[in-house]
Amino acid sequence: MPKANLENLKSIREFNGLLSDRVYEAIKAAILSFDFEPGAVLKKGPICDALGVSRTPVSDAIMKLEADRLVEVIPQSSTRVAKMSMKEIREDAFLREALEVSAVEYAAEHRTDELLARLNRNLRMQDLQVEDQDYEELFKTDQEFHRLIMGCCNIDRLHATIGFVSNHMDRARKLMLPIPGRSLDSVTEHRKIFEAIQKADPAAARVAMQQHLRHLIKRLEPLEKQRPDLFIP
Amino acid sequence: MPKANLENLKSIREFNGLLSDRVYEAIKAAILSFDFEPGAVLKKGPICDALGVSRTPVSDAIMKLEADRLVEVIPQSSTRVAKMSMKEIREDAFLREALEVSAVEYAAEHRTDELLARLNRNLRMQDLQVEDQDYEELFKTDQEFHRLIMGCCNIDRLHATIGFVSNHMDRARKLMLPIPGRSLDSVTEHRKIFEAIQKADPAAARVAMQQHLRHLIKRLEPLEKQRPDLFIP
DNA sequence: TCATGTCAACTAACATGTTAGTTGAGGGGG
DNA sequence: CCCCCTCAACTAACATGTTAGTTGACATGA
Repeated sequence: MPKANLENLKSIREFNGLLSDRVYEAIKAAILSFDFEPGAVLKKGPICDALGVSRTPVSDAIMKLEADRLVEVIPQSSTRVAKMSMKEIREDAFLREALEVSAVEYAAEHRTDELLARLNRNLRMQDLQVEDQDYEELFKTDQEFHRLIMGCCNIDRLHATIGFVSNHMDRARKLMLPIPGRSLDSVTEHRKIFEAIQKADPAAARVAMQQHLRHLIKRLEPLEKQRPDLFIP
Repeated sequence: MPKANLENLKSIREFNGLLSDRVYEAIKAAILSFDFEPGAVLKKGPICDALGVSRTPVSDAIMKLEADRLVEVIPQSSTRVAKMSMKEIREDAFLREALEVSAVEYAAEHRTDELLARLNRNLRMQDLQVEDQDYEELFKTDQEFHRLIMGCCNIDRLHATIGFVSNHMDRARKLMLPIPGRSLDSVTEHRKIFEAIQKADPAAARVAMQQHLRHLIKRLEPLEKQRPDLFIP
């Protein structure tokens, strides 16, 4: 039976801002790190006790997590951590691809020397981290690479929107173990994207980003068979 | 001073489901119809009285409207109907274009005879409505045309996601008066999209949809000068 | 006149009490 | 043995009471 390890809930003192938001961040982190397992029943009472807050901020947080599709509320009955679903992950991939491919196309058309410099620095960092087999940091540098490209679009909500539509995919990514050979391929793909941006070639940038993202979903697909317990039956 | 006409709030008895959701729908409708004007202060107390509910469902509804970017909550202070903003509208347009262009590309690749038949029927309806100058109904048929294309993608969330990212743009569209000549152009553009889907030509479908959506944003831009009172200074 | 400090009024945020829909265990009839 | 009904227990949904942060009016002094 899937379990929600309440003792692993990060203290809400680690965040600041509204209590509701801090509770939201704490629960979201627990879900994305699998401390709250897919399918686990989420009870407000114990969460209130664990965090030392009342039901209101917890209810607000759960409502936002429902919008993220990370929990499923059954009216008047119960709330569960959303099970993984390859259909949902594929939907995430479609939406993310649509948005991120448009972003990279825009970036290739409007690139600045500063963006190129930052991307170049980021890529050299990736090389180092592959060499050092520091997959934890490589993951972050990878995310930063994508964030740099989006940042160039002057669409404030772009990054947040992509995050919003990719929650199921992001959770699945956390389950993937680093495969040394693959990390190298990934950097190669990033470099292709970089070169297309550098050449101001939007069509090439589109294709490069599309291939990169489609490799990602290909790597996620085996998870359904490796961890059937986490997925919807 | 922008005003919120509470007496125009649709009775929540017109919807069904959770009270929070009904309140959400009622307020959202009021904002999108400009019964609640951009910039108007939204007070929970009067809304509770007008709808005959307590503060909880109203707070929940306002939280969702904040996620939609239709209201702005200033912590511990006040809540206002979001002012219009051409920057936001342009961001909406970027995100919607990214998603809808991907959708139509997919549709062109995976079209079925049934989709073509439905689209064709829809287009003939549009012809009739242009002829009758029934712009109210044409608006709905237009939306249905786009919905049919998205429906073909098997991405359950696609329609909801596009709606979610387009709230500011959708509100602005309500202010546009129908221009007879433009309606005809719009149907012509729709027909181009249809033809590309029929020919199973994703590249042509992309371009046709892109042009169609870029015409829309072009028509929205003058609003900022026509109605400066509704926009952010 | 204008800058600044105080304070009361107001609101969202948070806490807690109450209601009503759902669920599943147990029991009686087929 | 199985189906259906009942009902108590449980939970989310809703109502209401309380707290605390913000704001703007007003007063005070430079």
